[in-house]
Amino acid sequence: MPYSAEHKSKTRAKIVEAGRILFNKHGFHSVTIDMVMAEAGLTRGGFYNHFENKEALFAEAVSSFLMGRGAQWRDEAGVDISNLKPEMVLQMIDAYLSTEHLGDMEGQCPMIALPSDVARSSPEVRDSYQQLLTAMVGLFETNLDQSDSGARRHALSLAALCVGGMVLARTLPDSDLADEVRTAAHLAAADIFRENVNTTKLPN
Amino acid sequence: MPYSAEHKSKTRAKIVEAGRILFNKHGFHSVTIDMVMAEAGLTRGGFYNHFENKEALFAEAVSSFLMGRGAQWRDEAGVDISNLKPEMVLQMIDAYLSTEHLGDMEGQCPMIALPSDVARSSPEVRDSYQQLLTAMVGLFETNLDQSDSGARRHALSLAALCVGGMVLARTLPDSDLADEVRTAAHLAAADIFRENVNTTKLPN
DNA sequence: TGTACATCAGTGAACGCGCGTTCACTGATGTAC
DNA sequence: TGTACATCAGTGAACGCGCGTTCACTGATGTAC
Repeated sequence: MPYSAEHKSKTRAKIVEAGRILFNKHGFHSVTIDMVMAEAGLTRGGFYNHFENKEALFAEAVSSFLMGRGAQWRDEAGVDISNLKPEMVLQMIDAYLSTEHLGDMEGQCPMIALPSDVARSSPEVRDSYQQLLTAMVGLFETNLDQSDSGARRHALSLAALCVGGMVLARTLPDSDLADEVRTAAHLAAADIFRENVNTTKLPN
Repeated sequence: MPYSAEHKSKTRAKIVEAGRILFNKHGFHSVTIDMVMAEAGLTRGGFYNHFENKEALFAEAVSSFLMGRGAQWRDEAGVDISNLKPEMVLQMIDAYLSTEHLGDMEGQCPMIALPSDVARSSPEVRDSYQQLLTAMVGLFETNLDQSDSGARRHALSLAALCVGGMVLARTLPDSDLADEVRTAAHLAAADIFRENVNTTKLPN
């Protein structure tokens, strides 16, 4: 068989990464197959060797975020149940609602960049989006007070605040107002987290 | 001059209303001028008698929400500073985060239906979106405790929770999870409101 | 009151362009001998 | 070791379609006389 075993999967990964960046920046409809393939250093026709259609790439591009920065956040906050780091979760909230994240059009979380694009896409794309939310909520929930039955609901509220605050900030043309929203959501999220953090897991 | 004075403005209003409904349901890119004009009972060519281009209609369609259900909410909650009704604000939060609002693809708030579409549109469209947020925040803020300097920040957080909770619920394919997010955001918003409502304005 | 006229909202065909997708072909690569 | 071959990733031209926008034309309506 010609080409090494991983040659195709590496090319595919390059296409996914190009798609993730371009979709994040320009949205689903404004990105063309040409743009994606050019960004990946390839030409148009080869796209269909790797994906059934444009929406299939979209689904992979969205979920690929979990393998990149998402994994980084997850690692920092601690996936290992035996080694939770609640203070890192607060740092993750800081990072998510930061001015840096707001300005990072390429690296931003797709939940912020693409909500209405995804809402009108295929079930596969929406599943990818849900994977991101589930990861975020799981990360929050694990570090909230499990003895309080409200841990899950607080985790979901935190996610709504993080995503909602950033979606609004991204959309508002008045950057002062955008910062106000972002900051208010940040304070509210920090309040909810501190009131419900599993204090037994906090460092001394 | 042929045609009565308000003939043209009525036709224009029909086009805006058709646009609002169709954009809400299908998003900016999937709606065609043909669809809008047909929905308004007209034919394609006449569109440019009323609007410079498709995006100009988009801007008007988004802001037109304020004149419809938005105005209704505002009236119910009380715009008149001398006659505030904080309990109506809680009812507005209820309505905004309700399962009915989630299912109302035509009548829903454009802040939920179109965030990423708007974020990548013209400044005029983004201004329209900002008008909706400003109205919502103003309505909340007026009814929070003004002696607390945090009234504005709590109002902004409430907006982030309302919009964020609904945007997520709209996007998630698992309707159980969507309801969980919506309910959690609702509880968190109610908490924030109750803790910061201007009690002097509550009815006895 | 009735009629000719001017205006302009509305019509629908046509234009131009771009994009998703297909397809016949190329050529780089690993394998068989 | 070297060579012919088979495979299939990649190429780029072409197809087909749809949509935003334009434009010459129509006809409904209010006005002037």
